[in-house]
Amino acid sequence: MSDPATVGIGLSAAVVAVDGDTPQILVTRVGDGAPALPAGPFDPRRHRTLEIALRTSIAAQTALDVGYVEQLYTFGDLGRSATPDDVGPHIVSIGYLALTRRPRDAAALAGAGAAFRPWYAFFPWEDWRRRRPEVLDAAILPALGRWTAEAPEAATGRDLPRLARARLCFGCDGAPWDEEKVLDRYELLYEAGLVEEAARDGRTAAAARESLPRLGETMRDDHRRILATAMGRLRAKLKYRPVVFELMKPSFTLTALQQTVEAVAGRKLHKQNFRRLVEAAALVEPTGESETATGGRPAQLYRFRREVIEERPAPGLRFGRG
Amino acid sequence: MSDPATVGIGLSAAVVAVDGDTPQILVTRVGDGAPALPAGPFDPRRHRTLEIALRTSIAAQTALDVGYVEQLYTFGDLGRSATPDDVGPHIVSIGYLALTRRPRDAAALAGAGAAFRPWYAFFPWEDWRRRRPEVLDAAILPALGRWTAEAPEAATGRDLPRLARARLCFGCDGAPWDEEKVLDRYELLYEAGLVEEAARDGRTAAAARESLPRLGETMRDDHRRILATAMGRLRAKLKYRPVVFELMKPSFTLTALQQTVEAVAGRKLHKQNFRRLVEAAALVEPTGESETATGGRPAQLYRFRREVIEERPAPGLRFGRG
DNA sequence: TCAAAAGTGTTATCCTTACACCCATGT
DNA sequence: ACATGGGTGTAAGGATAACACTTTTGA
Repeated sequence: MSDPATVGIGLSAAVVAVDGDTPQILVTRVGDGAPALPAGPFDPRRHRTLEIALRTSIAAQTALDVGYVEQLYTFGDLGRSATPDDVGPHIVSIGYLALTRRPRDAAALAGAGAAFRPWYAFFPWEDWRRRRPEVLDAAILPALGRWTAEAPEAATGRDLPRLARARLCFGCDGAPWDEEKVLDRYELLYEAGLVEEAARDGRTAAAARESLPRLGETMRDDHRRILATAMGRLRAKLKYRPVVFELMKPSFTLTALQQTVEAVAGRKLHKQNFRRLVEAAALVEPTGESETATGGRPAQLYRFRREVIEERPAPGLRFGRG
Repeated sequence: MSDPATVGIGLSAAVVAVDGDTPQILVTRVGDGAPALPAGPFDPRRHRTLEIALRTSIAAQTALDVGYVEQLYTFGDLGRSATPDDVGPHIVSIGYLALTRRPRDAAALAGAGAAFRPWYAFFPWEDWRRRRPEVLDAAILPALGRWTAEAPEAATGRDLPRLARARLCFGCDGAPWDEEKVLDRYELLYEAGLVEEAARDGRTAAAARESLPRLGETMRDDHRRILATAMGRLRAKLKYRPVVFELMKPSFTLTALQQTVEAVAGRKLHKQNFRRLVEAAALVEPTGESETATGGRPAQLYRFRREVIEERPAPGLRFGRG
């Protein structure tokens, strides 16, 4: 560390794909230690922009070319890094969301030491498709209850008492579940010391103290925080930008489209309303082909109408409640 | 520049206040060269987090304590900086949005070399409150017309032909004006070489070539881009978070509240609908007091109901068209 | 013929938009 | 009295949420 106000830049990407009904996240260092997002340093002398550096870095680590890329957030407090602060320069970490189609063969990925993992393995409480996740009532809410009881009136960082925050984030008594608040929920669990990452930051690992089951798989450094940011942003973006199609094959059935949206959103949608929505938005057009189904009547195949981007300002699948 | 992958971090803030019906932006170096946003370097050894460093930096430069602070975006391509790249380390610039109440006396600010300036001085085409801004038909649309004609089919960065982008951004023939697309519009003008900043980046200043009037006042470095990002984000956020109240005095009339929203959004709203909206959202409560008006019937005074934050998940002024 | 999945039609409800009108004060 | 801005009621239209039902294939 020579220049006083000089830092290293770390670029990390949450690369998302969907396989059938499971959303997947690209991780490196399979098997060896905690999974990590593909990440690399930014060297301004080698790459003109942050995004170019990121794409290069992903390609090098995972042999994968991603399409859609979006910047999420820049994290400066690397108290959350596993690496102690006094070794090497301080690192500022920029998180990205990237979308890609599921690659046909996993072999190339595996060769590069990468793999796709279901994202709900890291966030089991975020999947409400089949039923309300058991881990909520079995572990999270009781533990949060104890945490709020410890200091009922104490205002935490955001100027809200613990109980109110827990209610809003996890939708207890009356408050609705908001699938976009992925980051808020993770941060709350972090502050309550209920995720393993919190222990690295000097917090007592309440999880160990109370011998709770581990809440979701852990990731290296602050990567699970970046993934949470990515999930929340993607869930929000689905509703006002046609980003789902980055995750679909060129032609697809409406059911497959719905399944993909549901996989990402973490909840079921009403079939008829979904179809009407897609039609009304004129987001797709039939290819004429149809798919001899996996059992049942064959389904029409559709493709994304790229023209909508030119026609309407903010096309997305604005699904609401049902 | 010693360590290969090491950069400097620049923190810049768009500090917004509203005075009556004019939204204001805090600038430093009044009079001496182009106005600039308050900005400073991030030194991880002096400040634990980016946000703390930013607040300290603003306070030092402008003698102002800001309330609400939100990170906007991290820009890495400082081809847009006025400083040549080979002097000192490469700079990565993190932009922030900050909201504050208009300070009672401008003297303290002036002493620190800072001042509030109306933000529409930098973006005259963004104010649709009185009428459609003249600069659109007088200068922008004709110039953009020539630019699209130069290469009608050429896909620009975002894979859309120039004409389609111009239509969507500036709402020509049929497309509606979207007040949130502030950044998209600025970037389009930049690419078309119609704002002075573009000349620094090696682009021919079409503005000079065509002897157009200057399109809005210029700022130092990429600060106008950060301001554009801030304006767009704030306009969007008004609709789903109760952020306006950060700009209001503790008690205010409903008309003053509407005026503030209109000032930020850059367009007029329907009075009755606005009031019903505020009431339905239960965002405010009467103080009991009333203001002996500036002519006309005295108006009830209201205050922000902080409790809504605990009650409902995403309270904001979800105004639509009118 | 039956299960499984595709696909359609219709209605009740809420929210948005827009209109037109009345009230209280200072000059 | 009248101009000025504050404040309200109510109806038309569209979007959303929910219902039940028909069609086409493979086993």
